[in-house]
Amino acid sequence: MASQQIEIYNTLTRKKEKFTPLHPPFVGMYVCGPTVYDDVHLGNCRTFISFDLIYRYLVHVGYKVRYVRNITDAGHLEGDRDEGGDKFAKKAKLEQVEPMEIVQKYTLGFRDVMRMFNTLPPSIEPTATGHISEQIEMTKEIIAAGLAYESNGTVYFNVEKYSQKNNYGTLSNRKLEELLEGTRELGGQDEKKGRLDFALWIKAKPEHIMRWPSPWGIGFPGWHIECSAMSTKYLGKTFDIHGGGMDLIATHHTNEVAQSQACNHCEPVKYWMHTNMLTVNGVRMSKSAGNGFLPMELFTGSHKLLEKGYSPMAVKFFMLQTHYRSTLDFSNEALQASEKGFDRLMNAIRTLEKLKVSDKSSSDIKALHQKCYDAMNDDFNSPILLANLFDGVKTINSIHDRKELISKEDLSLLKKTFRDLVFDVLGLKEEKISSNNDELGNNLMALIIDIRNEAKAKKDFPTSDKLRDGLAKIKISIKDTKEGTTWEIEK
RNA sequence: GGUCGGAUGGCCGAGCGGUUAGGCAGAGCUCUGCAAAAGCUCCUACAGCGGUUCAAAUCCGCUUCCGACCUCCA
Repeated sequence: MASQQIEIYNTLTRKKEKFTPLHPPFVGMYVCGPTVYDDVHLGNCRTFISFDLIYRYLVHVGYKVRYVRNITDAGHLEGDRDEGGDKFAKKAKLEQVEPMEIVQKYTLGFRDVMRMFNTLPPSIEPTATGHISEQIEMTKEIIAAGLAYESNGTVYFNVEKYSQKNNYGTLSNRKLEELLEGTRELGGQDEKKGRLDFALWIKAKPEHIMRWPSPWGIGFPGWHIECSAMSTKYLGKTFDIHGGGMDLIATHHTNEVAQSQACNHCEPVKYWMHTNMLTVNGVRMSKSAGNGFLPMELFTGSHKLLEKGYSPMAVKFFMLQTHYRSTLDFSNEALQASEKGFDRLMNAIRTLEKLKVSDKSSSDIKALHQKCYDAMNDDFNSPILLANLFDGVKTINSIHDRKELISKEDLSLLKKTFRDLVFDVLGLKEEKISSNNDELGNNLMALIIDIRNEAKAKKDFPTSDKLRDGLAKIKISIKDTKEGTTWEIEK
């Protein structure tokens, strides 16, 4: 059973609710994954890093979580309302390869990036193309329920009919009439009956490469149905948490709820969670706006708006310093601040391992521990958690400087708190190398430090400074501490 | 136009009625051959105007800006 009472902000009710899983200790969580027709940009990564934090914390407090995150590798059209070309086919044509080569390339690229960000892989990572039959079955059931109709080889969901007995706009908090106002009039030759109707199954045009047989002819699934089909298959008709970016609320998730409800006759999701957008100069980072940063551009500093590169952990730390439901604005200054803050945190953790114990403690470690968990229990508030951890950093450094004391018992609690929360929950990791298994390197460094210390003893500072400056040029930094000289490689 | 969310110190960002958020930057001091790291101290803000309250960054109203969604996007 879980050791903490968590509160989650539910998009459905627009307030924080106590988290009570349907079938404790099990938790089912579905997150809308990437559409793999292009490189993931940083905004996408933010969402997955946020849900990684949520996943890690749920597991950490004792839940048995099945985390499902799909890979959308079919069915995505670039035009509005089920028109326009297939994104995969378009990209494949552009790169002169098979659509599935596109899928493979960007799926692997996506996983590489997520690994660099030190996120855990989901329990299941299902693909749309691997679940065509499930999507067809679901579409058949919705037709049988009288809430979808076939029109010239394409199947549409009947929103207006669905709305007679269900509330279609619950997630976006909008009424049907308001939604209708935003849509254009249907043309005379339109296959759709209602302006809000969306496709469950789409008839393939002759040039369309990704195609499958169905009761309605050769075609491919609509975008929304894959999530309904796969979440139902792996998590059941009703499951605990469904997540994704806020931009998915109005269309994708609204349609998902409708489809699942129509097919399974129950509310599909107990807690809907949505992450906010990453912005650049106050404007949302998106593919269409062309202001997206690729993770690799960020790591190497090759993007024109960047002054330098930032490591994956510095970027992740930057994201974790903001709550997942707030927008986060991207800038060099903010990134640099995060880079230094992250270094300070990691340095303190190294110091923590060297701390000496006393008979009693001069600060309340148990209270610190509790404040950290309180922060996470309050809708996964990682910025507050980090603020508390930085209070701990101050304590650690003070103890190291002999200005504060810590008991043996408190020291082990402090170590556990930092290890658990920084590494297991926040998913941060050490990037610098201070000593390694490279015997040659270690011996060379020991020799250099020895020569430098001899020079220092003889007050031959030009020599000692030459050694330190020379090492700095090859990214090795030297620090003279009370315990002796240490070195580390800047990564 | 409709719906929703914001405006916090030099920068980033918490906060949801009474407490120092935190990080970064800046200034001074301690330590150090000098650095670096670390510690201490300082800088202490809540878009504007009204209102409610013993008490408001926090609640209510109005105003001004900004953004998101309504069209593919995490």
